[in-house]
Amino acid sequence: MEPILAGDRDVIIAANTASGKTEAAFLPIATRLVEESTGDALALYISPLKALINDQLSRLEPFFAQLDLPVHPWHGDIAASRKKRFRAHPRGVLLITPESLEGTFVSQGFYLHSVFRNLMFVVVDELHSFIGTERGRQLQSLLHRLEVAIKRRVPRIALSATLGDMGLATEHLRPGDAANVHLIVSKGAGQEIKLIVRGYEEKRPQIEPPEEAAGNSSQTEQGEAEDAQVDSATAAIGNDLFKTLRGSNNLVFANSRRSVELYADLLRCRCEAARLPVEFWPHHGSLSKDLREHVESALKDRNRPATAVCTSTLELGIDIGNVKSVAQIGTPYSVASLRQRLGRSGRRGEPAILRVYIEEPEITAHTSPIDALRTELVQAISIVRLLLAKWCEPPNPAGLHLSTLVHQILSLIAQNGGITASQGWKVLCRDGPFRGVEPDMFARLLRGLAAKDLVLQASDGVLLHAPLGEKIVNHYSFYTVFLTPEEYRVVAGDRELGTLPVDRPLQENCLIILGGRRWRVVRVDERRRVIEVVRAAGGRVPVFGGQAGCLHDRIRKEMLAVYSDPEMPAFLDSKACELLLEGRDNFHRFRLHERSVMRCGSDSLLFLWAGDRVVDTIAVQLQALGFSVMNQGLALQIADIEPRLLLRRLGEIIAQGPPDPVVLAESVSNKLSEKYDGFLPDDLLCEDYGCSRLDAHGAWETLKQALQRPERT
DNA sequence: GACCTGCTGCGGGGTG
Repeated sequence: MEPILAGDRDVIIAANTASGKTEAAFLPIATRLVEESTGDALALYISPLKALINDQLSRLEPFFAQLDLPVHPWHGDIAASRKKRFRAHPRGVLLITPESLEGTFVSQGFYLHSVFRNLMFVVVDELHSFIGTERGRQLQSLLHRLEVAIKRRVPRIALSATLGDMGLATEHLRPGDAANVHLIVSKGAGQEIKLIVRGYEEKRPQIEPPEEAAGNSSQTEQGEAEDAQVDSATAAIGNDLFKTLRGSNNLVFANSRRSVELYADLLRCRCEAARLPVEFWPHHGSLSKDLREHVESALKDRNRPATAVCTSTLELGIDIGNVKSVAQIGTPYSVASLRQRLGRSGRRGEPAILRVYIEEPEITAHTSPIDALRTELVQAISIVRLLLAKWCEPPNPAGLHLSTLVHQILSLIAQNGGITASQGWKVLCRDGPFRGVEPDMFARLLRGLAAKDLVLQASDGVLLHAPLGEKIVNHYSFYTVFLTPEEYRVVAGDRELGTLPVDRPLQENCLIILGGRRWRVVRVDERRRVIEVVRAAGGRVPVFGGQAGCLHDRIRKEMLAVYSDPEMPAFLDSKACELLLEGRDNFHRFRLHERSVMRCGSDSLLFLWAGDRVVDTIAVQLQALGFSVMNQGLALQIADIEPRLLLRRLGEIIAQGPPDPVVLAESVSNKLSEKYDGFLPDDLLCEDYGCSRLDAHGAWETLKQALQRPERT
């Protein structure tokens, strides 16, 4: 409490979920608010989730009511009348999202000083979820602009899970003065963990059904045959989940929305076949708020058991009551995420339980070397080993975030009714969070924005919105800095089920599974972007779209260690042991312990044992030289070249020294990935892409190491 | 070869 009571410094409190971080921050804050003689003291609480604001409101409101201080929730679902009440008399605690705070800057710019003049503290919840992201950079900028507006520094109190490098967290909270951030990290003894990794092998039918028949079955009543689309390993995992989890509360993390729907449907069918009430429900970001809240309340209800099959929606801190165990289907992609998921299990004093289910394909004469290495299982084992070693990915702090800088320039103009170029640079870059941007780059950016009709310069030098800039800022979609795909709404009668991406619209009469139920599409309204469905007996799981992930260097290095290590991890079941032995045998049979390149038909496979940023960079280097490259994750497949020749070409690449990331970026065709990237001039887009997506130095070091294990035949 | 997050101001019409 002391560092917060002092009221003169920034503090980070790092501890696991449900360990009392909120109370640790708000008890001393309440003391200081009550002591303030004007009675109008204000604290600002910022949350990445609306659901978290609703949770915190129910905990904080009764407490602050005893002190005669109001608590105001503020996000997109809060009534305008309630927001007006706060604006009329800003005091107490304001619970808000970064986007709604952005909205206040844009629409109340001139009154910002009067709204926040009595601000005493800023609390940032789930700080780790902001670090290294566009949204995190936006929040840093808003907090800095807030201090500029009220002309004084306000202590920042951040709440965080104990993840990765705490040095990055202090730098994020107070850029430029991280050394003076007071760090409080929980040394909790750590819970006992019960852990098993289970292996499954898919048995393919001897005769593959013709593709056409498989494609048509979704549009005919033949889709009714239960489990028709499920392979033997999936069915076996479903059976084991049903037997193990039935009767208690659990979370089942599947890696994709598609697989969530698949398992939720499978488990519901099992319940119905056994004439039991359904206790397994799907939960992911494409389901409507209504369906998701139903699952959340089923988890909190102590009178009947409920298990949610979910994506990372249930990973962050919203309150879902006690959960007995956590299951993970398929390999996780990061240690940080697995750790968060594990943290969701285990009642007070009881061990946390984690079961990992891994499916591997049957090996035949046609199996690719990558599959023969059992990579899913080995990746899962590596991530579990790193979890047990208490390692965790640091977020990637590199990146200019120019898309978000474009956004903040437009927002700053709206707030002040216009700014000069030098004011803008000082507020956002010299003193604000965009420190990598020098005056020259800022000027190039402004000229680019003028060329795209976003800003214009008045005769007195003041920057204003140009017509397109004006239009963008005045629409509510401006407040978010992250990009979201356009989607169709899926509706059954007057019930909203969820959404599906626009690039894969469904045809009429096709059968789908959504929300753990089966539906037939009766109408697709292209104009209103609505898909109408009715209940059906059959269905198949839709494709939701989405982006590829990014595996950290350390995980691929650990995979190499798992292949080389003769020891069998204690946490594997017998099938997983068998599959790991097979993977290790093939690793040695391919002689990957002593070489980096192997032949695969007329192609070569290049094994780099490095993270995705490095592998992607090397793929770009090879493509720039005219090679046809396919990224297989664990290896790059380079078409029509034999290993010896490839090694010679790689030697030439190394001899040229570390590549220039900006030059490499020029050869990448689609670099638009962030919301306002489309407004950047080409040279700046390449600089941004080169430093955030590519790792030129890492690529050079990795290639040098790879060539120390040459092909010897 | 994956996931997640967020959103204003207004006019029209009904209710107390």
